[in-house]
Amino acid sequence: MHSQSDLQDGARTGELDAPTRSVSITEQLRCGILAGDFQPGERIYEVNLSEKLKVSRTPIRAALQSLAGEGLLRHIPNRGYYVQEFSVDEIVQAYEIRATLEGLCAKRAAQLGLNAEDRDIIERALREGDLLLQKEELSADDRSIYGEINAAFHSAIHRAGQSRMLRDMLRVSQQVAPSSHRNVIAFELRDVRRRHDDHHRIYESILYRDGGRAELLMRDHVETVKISLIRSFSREATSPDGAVSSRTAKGVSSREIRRVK
Amino acid sequence: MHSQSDLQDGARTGELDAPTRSVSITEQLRCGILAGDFQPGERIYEVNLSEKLKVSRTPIRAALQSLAGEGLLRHIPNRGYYVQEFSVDEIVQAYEIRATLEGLCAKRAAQLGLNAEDRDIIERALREGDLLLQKEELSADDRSIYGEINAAFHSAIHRAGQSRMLRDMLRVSQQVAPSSHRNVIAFELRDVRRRHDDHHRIYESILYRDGGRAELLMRDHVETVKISLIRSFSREATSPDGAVSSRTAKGVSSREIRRVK
DNA sequence: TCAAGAAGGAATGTATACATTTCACTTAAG
DNA sequence: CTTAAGTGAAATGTATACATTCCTTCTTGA
Repeated sequence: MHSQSDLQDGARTGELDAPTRSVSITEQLRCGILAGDFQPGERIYEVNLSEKLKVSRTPIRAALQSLAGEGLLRHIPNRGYYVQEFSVDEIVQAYEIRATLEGLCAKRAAQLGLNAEDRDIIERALREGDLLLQKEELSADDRSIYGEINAAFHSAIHRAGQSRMLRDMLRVSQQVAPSSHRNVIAFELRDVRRRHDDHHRIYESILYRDGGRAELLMRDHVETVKISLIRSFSREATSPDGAVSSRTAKGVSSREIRRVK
Repeated sequence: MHSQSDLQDGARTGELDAPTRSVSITEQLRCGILAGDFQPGERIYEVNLSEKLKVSRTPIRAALQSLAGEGLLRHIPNRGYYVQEFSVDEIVQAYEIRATLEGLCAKRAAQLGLNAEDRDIIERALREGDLLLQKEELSADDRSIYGEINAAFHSAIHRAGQSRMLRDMLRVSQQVAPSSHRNVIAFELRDVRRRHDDHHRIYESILYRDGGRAELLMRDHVETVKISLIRSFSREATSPDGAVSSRTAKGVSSREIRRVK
């Protein structure tokens, strides 16, 4: 994908095209937070960041305010910004919300129909997933790749829903700290296979323009992820040496008490 | 000019306790936008506002960024802030989204149960609504009052859902410019009665802890508002002299072309 | 020893000056 | 007359200085 149609500036700097420092830093920080560069509940100091990123506090503040609006940060008026913490319960809630919204989005996609581009993307995601999941076992890389495939499938349907508000909310519901994508790819193979099969059926129902079925299937699909997540949490609680995502465990478990306020 | 030393914040305006100018102005502007003080699509100039509100551009910018995050304003990097426009289709979408979210919220409320306070509020809303809707006809004041009653009912359930993310999203879905509350109270009496009866049944299902029924009823309840809204829009399109909400008509009709872009 | 209060530093909130971009208008060329 | 480029004002983006708040720590008194 080449740079868009017209850009006069940005090419000069040689870096990625950023309209302003504020949005550039916003994107940078969002990636960092979602990647887990910051601890949940960690305070973010403006001066600290401004020195590290070599810009003044003004664009830093703008970025922090934006991210607070997205729910990634928490702002307390005279006390600064903190990385939003999510309790186990809140993560489960986020999945419930996402399930209903994804269901609605799939329904709309079915009613509105898919354009050629999204159809291609989805079919490719389905084919590549079929291929990948033939393996007896999945390596960490394989899981990461399937994570991309999964994201591509859902993103295409998000686009197909053709609703700005819906897309914004879906984004927020998926931005629940370091737990979101990293966890989804850490489940048992038969669960992954089952969910990939869900994708097939969802796509089918959308093709047939069956909005009701698409909604039902999609909602249940995401609810299934929620259930798996709960299972994984309870496993983690019983056997604390789980090789999977010690970082995630640290992020969400038993931090409710240490809340800022 | 050392105006900061001369007067402390709030002393001059005598307003309620505001932690900072930024949040005070944010609330002020939000009210103004929802009240229709600004035209949809209207550009908002920082200097203009800063002169009018007698503060520097800094807190103004902070407020505008916050409101953009809430979806009330639209920000284009070097081109300023604009009051978000909502096409008829987008307003309908917002109601679809709200319907699913309210449904989920009602389900959670049923599962979690109501506390005494919210139960009281809801029962009072039901009683007062019963009383008000016995009238043969509703005056503008009556409709405004029922708007309050309706808001109280839904707010209580929003609280009962006990989910920060859900509440945030419900707020966003209801902030679709001047169209939201003003319209709801402008429908035919029998529709209002029907929807008030919905409230009774929803409350009942929540009391019985029937989450599935609560969700179904609540979702359909809001969908009904959506349908009424669509009806009112098409009436408006055919007979342009509708006494009801000329302001609303101006806000949403045939402005899709004049998008900022 | 403990508690309450004062003082200091450090962080955020605000104001303002400066830099950059945008947009409209003018002007000149075709 | 139309179109294109250039110029200027005005608006937004950024940097920085100052004001206010908060928090820690030290002191002082009981």
